[in-house]
Amino acid sequence: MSQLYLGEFEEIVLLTVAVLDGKAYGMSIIDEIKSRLGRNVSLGAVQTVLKRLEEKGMVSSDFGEATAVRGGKRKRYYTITSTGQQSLTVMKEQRMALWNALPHPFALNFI
Amino acid sequence: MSQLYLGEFEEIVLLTVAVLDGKAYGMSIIDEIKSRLGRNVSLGAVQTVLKRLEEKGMVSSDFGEATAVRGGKRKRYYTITSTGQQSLTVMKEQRMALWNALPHPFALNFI
DNA sequence: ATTTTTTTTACTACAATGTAGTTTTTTATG
DNA sequence: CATAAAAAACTACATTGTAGTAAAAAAAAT
Repeated sequence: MSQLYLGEFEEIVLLTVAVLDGKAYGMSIIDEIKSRLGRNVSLGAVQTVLKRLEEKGMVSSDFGEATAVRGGKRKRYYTITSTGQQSLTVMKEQRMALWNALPHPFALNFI
Repeated sequence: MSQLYLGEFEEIVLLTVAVLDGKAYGMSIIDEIKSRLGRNVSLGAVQTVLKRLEEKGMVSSDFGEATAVRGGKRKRYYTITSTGQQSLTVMKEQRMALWNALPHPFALNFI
């Protein structure tokens, strides 16, 4: 598959990394997804996707310093790269192109 | 995985079925994706996804009548269901929620 | 009327992504 | 030092992405 396109969950995680703006690591990403989308995801799922996004050059990571809170390995902080931004933008524009081409818009036909 | 969320390619195909508004079948979907997104996909890929979307209740299908053009099995026409519309809408809204939460919007930082 | 060509669906197989359980590492605190 | 907490790393398997190949069906050619 092309490296330009991301899977559905990869896209959610990458957008969340961007939203967290330098404060993205495993647990904070889970919490953000939970609070913004109401979606429960596991730590293992998030970490696997972060590793794959890094392999694709969509994010980069650095270890943070030890903090004042109790315990734990050093956090691995993730930030979105220029490539990641580009990929998200392309995917968004392509979907918008299709939404705008709908002959019968159907948002809010339900509830 | 939840049946509410679709994969990246499933979403593209489902949106295209909706855009084609009653005229969606294997080849017409390929052509539409090619012309709107510039993306080349195989017939097998599209048909596999259509079958999965139907199993999930996102589309329904019917065979068309024979047309005036030469040869071929009867076309299997696909239409989006109410469930499909609902799924697309939810996914769109969730992504928009994340895009709107970006502290530093990055559309068009490149080119 | 049989063969060929065109159009299309159906089938099969494998690669990439989605998901979560388990283990290990690290550090603060009693 | 033992223990609890926080976090990353590892492992395994299910779902989705992708395309090649085969089969079916009907018009056209011979």
